Amino acid sequence: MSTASRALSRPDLVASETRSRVLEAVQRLGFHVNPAARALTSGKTGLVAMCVPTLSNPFFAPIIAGAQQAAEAADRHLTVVVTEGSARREAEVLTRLSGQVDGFIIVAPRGGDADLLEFGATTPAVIAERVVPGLTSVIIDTPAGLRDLTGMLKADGHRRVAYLSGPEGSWMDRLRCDALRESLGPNGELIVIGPLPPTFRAGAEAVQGILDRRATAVVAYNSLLALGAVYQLHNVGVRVPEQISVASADDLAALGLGAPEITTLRFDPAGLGAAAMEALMRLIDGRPPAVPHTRIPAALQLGSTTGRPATDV
Amino acid sequence: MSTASRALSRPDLVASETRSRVLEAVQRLGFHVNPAARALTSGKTGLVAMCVPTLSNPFFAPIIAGAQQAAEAADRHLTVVVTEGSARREAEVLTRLSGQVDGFIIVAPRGGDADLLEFGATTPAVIAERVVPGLTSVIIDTPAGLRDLTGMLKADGHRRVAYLSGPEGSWMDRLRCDALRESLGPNGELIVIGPLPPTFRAGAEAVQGILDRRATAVVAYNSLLALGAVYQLHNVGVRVPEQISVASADDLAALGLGAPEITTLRFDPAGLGAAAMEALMRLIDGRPPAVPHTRIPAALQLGSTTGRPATDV
DNA sequence: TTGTAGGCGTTATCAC
DNA sequence: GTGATAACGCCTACAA
Repeated sequence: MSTASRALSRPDLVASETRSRVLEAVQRLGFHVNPAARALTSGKTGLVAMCVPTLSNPFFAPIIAGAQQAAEAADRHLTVVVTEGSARREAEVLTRLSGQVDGFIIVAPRGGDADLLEFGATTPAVIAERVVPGLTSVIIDTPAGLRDLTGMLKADGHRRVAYLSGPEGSWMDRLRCDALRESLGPNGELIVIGPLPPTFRAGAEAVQGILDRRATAVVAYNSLLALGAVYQLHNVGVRVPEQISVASADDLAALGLGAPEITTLRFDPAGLGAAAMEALMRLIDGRPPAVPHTRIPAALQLGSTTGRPATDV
Repeated sequence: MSTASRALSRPDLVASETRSRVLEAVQRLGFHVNPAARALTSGKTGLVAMCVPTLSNPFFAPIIAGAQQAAEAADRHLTVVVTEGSARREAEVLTRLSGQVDGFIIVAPRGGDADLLEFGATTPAVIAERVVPGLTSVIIDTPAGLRDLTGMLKADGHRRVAYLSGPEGSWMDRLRCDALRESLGPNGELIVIGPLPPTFRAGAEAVQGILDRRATAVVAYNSLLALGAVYQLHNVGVRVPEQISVASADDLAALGLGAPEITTLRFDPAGLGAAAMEALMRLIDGRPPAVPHTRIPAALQLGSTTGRPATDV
């Protein structure tokens, strides 16, 4: 019966008395709308996909959680797909799923701008942690945060700064690197070590290079790298921050990586996920996004691993 | 046309020449079957859900990856749902999604046996990292691995062993704890510290209790806890393994948590995911599972953090 | 082996 | 404000 359908999908179009009778019956019978049938007529599946490069880096966990929550608040379901950081698999996944989902949030995509642009032209898509001209995007403004960090390091007298760079192919990693180099200025020197997997072990192993290159400060792509570096510095008898300062861009707060308190950028990754989802839902509904490129602020949070270098080495 | 439909869904029922003509046309037109329409008639969505407590613990990442791969090999799609370790949310998610997916893999569920059993009676479901009598389950046999570990610790002369237990409500955590206590025997003593969040920080903070209770060996729920403990022991001047041995049950290999090489259990989490998916697909197809309760072996892997205690403290 | 017809559960369109 | 009816795209008898 069509009235029942209306009572559920467009409650405003039916008399309140009828509506309540329908709802009562729905309760009593334990009725659930069939999403497949709804998708068939409406063309909308109520499904939204989020593509992430990996789940091994817990950085993405709160982003997913934020998006999932926003999706459910809008009575949609978020499905997570992992591309394993491969551009090929990313492309496969996008084509495989397009048509099954109403839209995509593509986090830190590895594909080229042109491919993404072409894809976004046919399917509602929001890019996260990367900017692609012509597509809606949401990023955490870690580059700005890193400029603040560099300012502090410079004020503390650091001039040789090592950057433990992130995974290969990361667009954001390049942006961070550029921000560091630029804000370090002509009197500073940025020593890039990497690309590195964002792991504790890689951070520990990078220490040798840091010492060899006589850096007095280290900025790591994420807290695991930073923690590994702090651990290994400790091991080889280098005191932090007296001899070397360590800071991190991505903050993996969920891992409880806080002892020692590493100087880091603090931001709201769940907010990223939620903002991306909101933008995507506007796209799906045919409304223009409120802001084409959203930036989530990243604030410098001082820890106990940075300070004025005691020696010039 | 029905021939086209057959050529795609039951290729064996159509003449090979016709079939290839259809496939050619499919290619040329870029045709994709509409999964919603297919779901409407067949009752199967091609969607399978995996419920995990959290994504912040990277332990689940390779499990998901393994299941996702197995799903795609069978031309199905895996959707991941996060319950945030809440039994209430777990129940919500299961009911919300049942009917939208063909089946569930519920990883480390928090709900009661009775609830799960009831749910499994109406929907194909496989349990992972927990055993529920009457349901198909797949677990990693860390308890057996821990018994091996205890054997080694005892042989090394350890008698007071601290267990840094895992997140509250974890069924597997209880099982591990029991295995440790039992295999430690009447001459040993198991000191349980926790429940603890599976984080670096919690591991570091647990060190005080370990020292207070005069344990000579520590077994941690996962490598992050173990690493935090090693770090803090180091900090307070306790040498590992000379004074205290440290080992871990869950191995977070993906985090590159390997420096120092912590003694740990090595297993194949992707295999867990794949095995669960295969069992689930049998269930969905109405075939009985090959084995009702699958156990993935966990092998003791010696690192540099365990050894004979130099002092009896 | 292939074509035809009916129905899956929902929504939109149209009369009432 | 409400009830009928025709799609939506696919699958599955059944008939040819």
